[in-house]
Amino acid sequence: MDDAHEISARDRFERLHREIRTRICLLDYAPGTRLSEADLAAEFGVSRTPLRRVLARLEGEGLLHSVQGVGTFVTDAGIEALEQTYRLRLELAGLVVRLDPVMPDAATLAGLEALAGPTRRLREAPDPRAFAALNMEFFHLMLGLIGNEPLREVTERMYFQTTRIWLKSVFVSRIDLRHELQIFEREIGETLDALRLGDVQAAALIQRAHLSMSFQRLRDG
Amino acid sequence: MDDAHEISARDRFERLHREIRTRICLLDYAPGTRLSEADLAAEFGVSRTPLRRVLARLEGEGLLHSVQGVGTFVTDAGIEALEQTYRLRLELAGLVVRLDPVMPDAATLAGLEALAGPTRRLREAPDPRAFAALNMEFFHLMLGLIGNEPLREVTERMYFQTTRIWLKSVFVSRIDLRHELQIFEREIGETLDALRLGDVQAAALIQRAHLSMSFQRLRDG
DNA sequence: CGGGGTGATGTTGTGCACAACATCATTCTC
DNA sequence: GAGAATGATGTTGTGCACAACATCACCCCG
Repeated sequence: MDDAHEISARDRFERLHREIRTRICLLDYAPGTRLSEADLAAEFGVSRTPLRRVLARLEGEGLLHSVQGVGTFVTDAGIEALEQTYRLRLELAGLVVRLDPVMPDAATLAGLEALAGPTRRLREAPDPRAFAALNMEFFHLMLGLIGNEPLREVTERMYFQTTRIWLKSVFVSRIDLRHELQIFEREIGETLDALRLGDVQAAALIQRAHLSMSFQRLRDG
Repeated sequence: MDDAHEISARDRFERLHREIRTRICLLDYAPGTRLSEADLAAEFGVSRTPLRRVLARLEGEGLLHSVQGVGTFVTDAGIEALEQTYRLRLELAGLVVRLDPVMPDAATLAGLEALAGPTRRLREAPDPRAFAALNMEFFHLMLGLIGNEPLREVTERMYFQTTRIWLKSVFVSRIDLRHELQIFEREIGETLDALRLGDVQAAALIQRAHLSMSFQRLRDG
């Protein structure tokens, strides 16, 4: 009971869960990739048993799929399934304002401002993975605007379902990374403008618009 | 490879998952109940290992909560958390029409008609658990109207989160069962009328209205 | 008589060995 | 030479023994 150095089983679980989920979202494990339970367990210094619990959770979240005797694979999504999820995400973004919108605190605004710099710098030396990381950080800051907890959970879930597929198109250069960075930088700026005015509704509308357009570019690209 | 008598590991998992989830929803395992991994494993004739996978999934769905050294408990929800989920459910019900509403097939209509009889009969000898079962069957038939798959998943998830809490109030007689049966019977009838006309929107609106009113009764009761 | 320590007991968490299963290369047969 | 049987290999799934942990009753000490 000295301090936080002691880690419980739950903490270990959360840590592994977040780590692997992040890798999936950042395309370190791209859709279709086969994961090895034994390798992952060895890497994290645990046995297969607790690791399998993490994988089971990720399977429940729709990010993995295990088949006995074959392997566990990162799920993929066709354009039709992707469109369904995108359409739902659009509607969910509209619900943010109807259900307990939250005024951003100073830390959130500071976090958004802190995002602008690295994004601009990234345009000089575009890197898909760094872009993915910034995108994810931006999204998680925006999650703070959602006061309705179930809606927040669902929104996050849908984000992880779709964004990695979208990012795949950026990685494969079907979508121009420089262009996306330019748009992303503008999205951050517009969102900041809205939030500085305390206009959460405007921020939500901006996010909706960018979400819609990003899917259009994915479709056309 | 003879026929369907051979059950795969996945089938076993699905079966256990559905069975336990149903028990939770029907309040065989009421909120706060402690489940014994050993007992459940013994009952289903498997070891703790595959059972724990099922429990992990249910924990991911927000229905269970495990604490090392203490036990795994069926989750409960306060009135505030419940209201948040109900408000989200209301909005989701409104999205059904915006996102791929599906015309009910003959089997669905037949299923709804088949529900009317038992419901009316139940009013003569009210039984909370039988009511819960009919309610669940009704809901699953209505899920068929949702063409957007992610929306269907989320809607189902939110149903399992809230309905069991609502049913708890019926079990404890904080809500009058006879009255609820009367209302439920009317809801089925109204829904059938709308669906026979092919008016999915009307059916969705009816469901929204009843959802809203049921929460009001829970709040006031 | 009160309070803290301490062990018994029961729970979930972990590690490991093996079973079930799928896949692929090899070999045997025709 | 072609195709089917078969074994080797690697994967996830299962069972079991034990560790880690929380709780509570009990006892010892003051």
